[in-house]
Amino acid sequence: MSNASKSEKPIRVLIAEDQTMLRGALAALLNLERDIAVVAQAANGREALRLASELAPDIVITDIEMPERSGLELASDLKSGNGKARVIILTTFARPGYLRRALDAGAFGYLLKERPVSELAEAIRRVHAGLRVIDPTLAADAWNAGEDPLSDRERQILNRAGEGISSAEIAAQLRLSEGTVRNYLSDAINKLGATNRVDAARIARSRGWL
Amino acid sequence: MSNASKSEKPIRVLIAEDQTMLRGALAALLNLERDIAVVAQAANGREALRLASELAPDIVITDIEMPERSGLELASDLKSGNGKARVIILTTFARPGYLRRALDAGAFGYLLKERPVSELAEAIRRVHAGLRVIDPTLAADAWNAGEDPLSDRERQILNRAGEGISSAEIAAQLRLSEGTVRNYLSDAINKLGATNRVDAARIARSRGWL
DNA sequence: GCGTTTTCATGACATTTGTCATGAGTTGTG
DNA sequence: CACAACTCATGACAAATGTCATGAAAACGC
Repeated sequence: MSNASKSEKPIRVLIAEDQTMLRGALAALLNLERDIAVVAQAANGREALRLASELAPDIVITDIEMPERSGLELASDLKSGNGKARVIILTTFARPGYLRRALDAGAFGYLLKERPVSELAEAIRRVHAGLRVIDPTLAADAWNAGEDPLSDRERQILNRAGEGISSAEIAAQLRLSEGTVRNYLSDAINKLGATNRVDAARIARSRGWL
Repeated sequence: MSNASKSEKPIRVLIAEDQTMLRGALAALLNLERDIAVVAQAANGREALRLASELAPDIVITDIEMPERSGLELASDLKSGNGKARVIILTTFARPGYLRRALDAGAFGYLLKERPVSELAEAIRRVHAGLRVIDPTLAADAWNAGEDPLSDRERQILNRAGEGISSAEIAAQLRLSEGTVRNYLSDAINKLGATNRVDAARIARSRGWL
């Protein structure tokens, strides 16, 4: 047995990322690091959760926008579960709202795909050592961008409106009156300083509020 | 010294991809292949064109959606230039319109980021050997999806409308009357079987026509 | 040069969207 | 409990959007 005094066991990592090529490439490169071992890969959030509870990795690297279950949901799931895995979010999007939600969901790291792989390896080591790692570009932005002013209903409705669904359709889907839907949209447009529903949806998305 | 008789010169590859992490990871992995050498990397189309004419690579791997100059434009540029580089498009999007435009622009390969890295290496070898490589998922789709029914003007207007810009604004930008803009949009909505401008933009984008 | 397509325009009309005032029931927090 | 925030609704009006008919000029292919 003998637990070596210096702790030579590699950091066990799980990667959740829906894009196969990136997922495979990251796994291959991280495995070249002597102190890191990629123990599993998942192409969606649900799969990742299953594998995480089965394999109990130290670190879970996850994208945000994935099918089945988003990376933010995954982070929540893992926090409320009984595993010890710490989550590092790895995403394309420098959206303040995403960062904030990631931290709320208990993530320990937030890194952009704009950075080189070496930084990912470094982030893994830091987070494993108990530190938090936030992309410097975002750390500043996040606060001056302000809170998400939208209510749940507004988000729900704005999301559909942004895809070109008519007020009448949205009302039917959510079992509301059409006037109500228009009212929510009017509020949302106002809160976001937009000129119409599509503009509002665009703005909300760009901040990571949808 | 000694140039071995069996032709041991590696295939010289340039990678154009705006996402740093993927770009770096691909370069690292491809460089592990004995017969492939990544001679340069670019983060946008303009940069890629410059490096290509300077270094004369055998193969250019390029993403489509990039700043400065898209991968499709890059392919065109390279075709009309005097280099010998063959282009392989590497993209997230399984959009028939993109494939068609890629082939029109003289691309030799069209591969999705949904595939493993090994297939990319294989595609490089095949294209270098003079073959064309089209992702099988798409080869079928491309034809039954039909032609882009939109005129240039319609595309131009629909694109703006899809971002939430009002008819009046679009008219001002393009120096048209507002009625004209609405007419174009009405036509586009009709051609695409959409219910409104936003829906139309969504459909056109999903097919790679915008 | 003739037909087709594209471009651009007007006007008129129906529909959808956005705004505002107003009010009632629910939920949550201090 | 009071206050605030959220939810849902109506009605009325203004503005933007979508449809249709119609026509004229330019560009393109054959």
